[in-house]
Amino acid sequence: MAGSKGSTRSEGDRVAAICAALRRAIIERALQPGDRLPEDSLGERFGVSRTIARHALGQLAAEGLVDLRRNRIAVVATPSFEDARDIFDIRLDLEKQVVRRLAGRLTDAQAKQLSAIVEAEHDARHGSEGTSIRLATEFHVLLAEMTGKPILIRYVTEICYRAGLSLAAFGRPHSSDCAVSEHLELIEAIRTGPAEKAEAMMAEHLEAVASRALLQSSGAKPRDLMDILAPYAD
Amino acid sequence: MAGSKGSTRSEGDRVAAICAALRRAIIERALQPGDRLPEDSLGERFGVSRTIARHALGQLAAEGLVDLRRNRIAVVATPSFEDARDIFDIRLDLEKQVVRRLAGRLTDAQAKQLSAIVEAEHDARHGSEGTSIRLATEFHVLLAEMTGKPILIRYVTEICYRAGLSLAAFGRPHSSDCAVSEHLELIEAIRTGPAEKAEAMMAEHLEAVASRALLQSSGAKPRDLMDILAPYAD
DNA sequence: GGCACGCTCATTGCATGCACTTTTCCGAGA
DNA sequence: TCTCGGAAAAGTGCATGCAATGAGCGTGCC
Repeated sequence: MAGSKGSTRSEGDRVAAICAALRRAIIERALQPGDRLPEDSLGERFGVSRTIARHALGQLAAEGLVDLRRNRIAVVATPSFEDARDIFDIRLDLEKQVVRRLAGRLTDAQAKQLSAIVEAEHDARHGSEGTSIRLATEFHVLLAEMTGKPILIRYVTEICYRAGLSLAAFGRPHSSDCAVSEHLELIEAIRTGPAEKAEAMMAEHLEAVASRALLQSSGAKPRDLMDILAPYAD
Repeated sequence: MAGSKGSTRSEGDRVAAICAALRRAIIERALQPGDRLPEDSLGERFGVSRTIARHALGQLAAEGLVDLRRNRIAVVATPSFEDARDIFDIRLDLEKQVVRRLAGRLTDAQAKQLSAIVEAEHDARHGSEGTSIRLATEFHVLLAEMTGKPILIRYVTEICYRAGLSLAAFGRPHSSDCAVSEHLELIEAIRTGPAEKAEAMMAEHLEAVASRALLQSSGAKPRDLMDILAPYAD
């Protein structure tokens, strides 16, 4: 890497594919904290051997999305409350840096790309919750990508996914409406405003997201991994 | 996990051992950017099969220390100049957060621990350069560990190693003397001073480290992997 | 009825083997 | 001497097999 690979380096391609699928399943809450991820089932579902599935799990574990314990079935990570707070604190610092670099430099094309996502978020308000969470995450990731700095992109992406997982562990349903309007304001602030203003707005936004998610719910019901992953296995 | 694993999660133990050994070899500049890391040799040196060595390389690639390309021998990553700048920018943000959390809260025992490292740095000034770089890194990692926040620790550690690798790629020899005195001032500022002061000092220190390392050198000479790793293979 | 023990099955840990890709090296031709 | 080609060597990609560990469950004892 040294900053050359996007998300999961090259590493074969199938490993990356599985990682991407699982990441998405997690961020969309199709997979929830604590859900089991046996190597066999994963391999079967994605048409690869355990070897590959295992590698993918290793990567995801390194990203903090999966919990790996010796001789135990891998499970989707269950961030503690403290973890969640720490993650948001780090995310705040990193995204502030993103905004700082972008403030006043956003091209029209870029603003349009961002708006497109927000529009999709708007449309998804009453659709599946998973979709709207994914879109919200994609907004932040796209913002990071616009800095053109591979390493910053990598860290922001990772921390955003972890934040998404944390919200799944503690958050109440998710308030897409707030996200939409806040994201719109954010675009505007980054495009026009001075860096300090934009930075402050990002801080406000992330604080709002974090504090909206204080309470928890999560009624565990039996779900089948193979079914859950069906739509993700290409 | 979600922040529970120290450096490399559990993941077997031998994988972690190899990762640790390689990380250390890299930070001490025994392994330099571009050096080849064939799975066979690694496995042989550490007494495991390629499978394990491969896993370790995957982890290190995820940390940005190793470059992995399909069907090619793994090599120690060679961060670009832009990578190096980005890494230091991120490091700055993260370490500022560390200092912010620690300022005015340092126990005497902790201050002593830190001082012990600085003292070791002092002693190593005229010893091997590798040792003094490693100690300098350990100082920052220990600082992060004192926050007690696993996720912050993980990111700071990773970025410190990447910064070390970047310095190896571009830095001139390394000025241990500056590091020693700056680290001492840092301890004092964190122990007594207000958060802002300590934060500013950390910023100053890291900027100094980064700018001291602008020029590059690195005369490549043929070196043997098996020999290099001998002292790291336990 | 409840609890503890032990057995069986599910699942991981790891090495090995084979196919495929890349690199290297050597010789033929210009 | 330099270049081009091709074959052997080195190395990775991946699946599979076997051993070992842990989980689940039924049985027997209290």
